[in-house]
Amino acid sequence: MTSETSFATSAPVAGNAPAFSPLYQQIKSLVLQSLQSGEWKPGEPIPSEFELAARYKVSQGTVRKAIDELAQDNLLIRRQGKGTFVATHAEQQVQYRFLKLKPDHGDLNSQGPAERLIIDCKRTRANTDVAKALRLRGGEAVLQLRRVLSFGGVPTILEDIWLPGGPFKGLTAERLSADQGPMYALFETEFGIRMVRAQERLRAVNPSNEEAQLLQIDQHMPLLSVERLAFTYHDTPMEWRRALNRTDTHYYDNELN
Amino acid sequence: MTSETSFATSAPVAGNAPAFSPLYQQIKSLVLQSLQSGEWKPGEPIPSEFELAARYKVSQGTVRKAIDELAQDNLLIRRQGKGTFVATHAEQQVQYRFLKLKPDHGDLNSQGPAERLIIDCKRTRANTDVAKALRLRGGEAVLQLRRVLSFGGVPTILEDIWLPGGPFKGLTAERLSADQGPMYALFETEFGIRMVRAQERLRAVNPSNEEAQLLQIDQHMPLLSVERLAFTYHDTPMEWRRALNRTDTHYYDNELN
DNA sequence: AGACATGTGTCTTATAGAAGATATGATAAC
DNA sequence: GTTATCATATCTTCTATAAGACACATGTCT
Repeated sequence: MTSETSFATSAPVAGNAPAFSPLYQQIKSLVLQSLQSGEWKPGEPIPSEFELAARYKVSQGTVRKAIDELAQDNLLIRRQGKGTFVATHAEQQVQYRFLKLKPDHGDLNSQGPAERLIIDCKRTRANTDVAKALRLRGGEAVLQLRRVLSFGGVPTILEDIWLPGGPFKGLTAERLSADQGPMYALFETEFGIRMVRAQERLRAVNPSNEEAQLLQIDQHMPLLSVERLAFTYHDTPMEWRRALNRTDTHYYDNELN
Repeated sequence: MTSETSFATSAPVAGNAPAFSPLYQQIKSLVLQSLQSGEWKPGEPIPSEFELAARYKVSQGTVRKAIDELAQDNLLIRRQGKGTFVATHAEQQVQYRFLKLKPDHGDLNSQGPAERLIIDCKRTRANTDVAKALRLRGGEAVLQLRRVLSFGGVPTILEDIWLPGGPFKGLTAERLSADQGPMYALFETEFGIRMVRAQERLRAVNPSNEEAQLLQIDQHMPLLSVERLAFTYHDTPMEWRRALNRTDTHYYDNELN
């Protein structure tokens, strides 16, 4: 193929991808669709670059560029000699990929795994704030839960979590407490929902009386409030949570570039 | 060049770059050196991909991969049709690249530019904490300054900044207040020091009496403390600062992926 | 246990056309 | 003559293909 064409003219198996964008972007969309549809499940390998190239009728290099970007976004994980795998929150060396709270001394696992205590778990109706965040109609069914994370026996994080009722039908407190690994891993295996990215808003706040009691702290200790909206594929919000963090023994770590 | 070799054997103009790493990594190092040495200055274009390829005796594609990564790290900026430019904190559409504090309503510039008020600016000797962070010997000369940033007339951020005395010789309060743009832009143009990345540690704290007065707030209002260590090329720390942020009208925005 | 084959991602080169930006020169309009 | 407009040339980065060699992982055969 020399003189004839380069891209966007003799469009390959572009399907319903956005037309007239670079070929590798179209491939990226197609791969994303396969990820979302569950054709390749978290933890599993996807077809090799040459296989995908054959499937989409493009060159291996073009597939490579598409996969590169998806790997950059932490949707895929490349392992030289082995293959390319769908990223997962489970079976991962890093336990909590979205948790940026670090202890002042040592590391998170130096005192054993975190202890999880579920305070509350109930079905309610979304208030306007939650509905807006999760793009639900006001009053729709949501799952609300509250838990405390402790490190080395010290209650450190208090979380309030809201999940849309539909996708998470069947989630109970028992199911949650039975599970060992990260919550997002359970979401993947049990409900086929993978959290892809999240947006956080941080504030310094004073806890309410109840919140202070749950964390066993003085009500005048300022806490770091982290509101998180987590998204699955295609920027669909799937979780809203608000965490209150002790920051006298821990800090929120962030890298800027 | 077909059968003979691919990389790391007949090493091109690799200079003192780490040997036996991928060629494009070596090119990346060489470009980094030119950036650090000031051969190409912030805002200026670097040579075209083909020129660099000729200079380093490698293919254009290899140069491209090196530049891609440097652009990813925000050290270079690519502009199709125009060239590749050295990133700069000055003359940039985004005024404060490292500032993640956003107002609850509107955007940062909706109420005009931030007002800067320098409270203090003095030469002192580094205490142990600051010396450790900036990798100085204890007691070395440092520049310490304190300022308040206000948005729409409301004092919102109180910053304490420590700079190593050597590289910033000649920096005065007058020089600072005379300048309009971001502080990091002045560092570039006046001292040839470009901040490349930063590490932040966030905590919720109560202000001291003095801090509360400077921000004109009640002493019981919790504040978001952001400790930032900023680095120039080669991970050399060049600034340590601690900012106290009001988070009743603003929030710290963060994206996770 | 060691040698070898095979399949994977990684790296490098070469070629070529597309697309954006900019300067130059010809031509038309005033 | 001056100015505006268009076409062209020539830079740049961007996209795409193809081919070959290297590095890593995991088998299988000896």
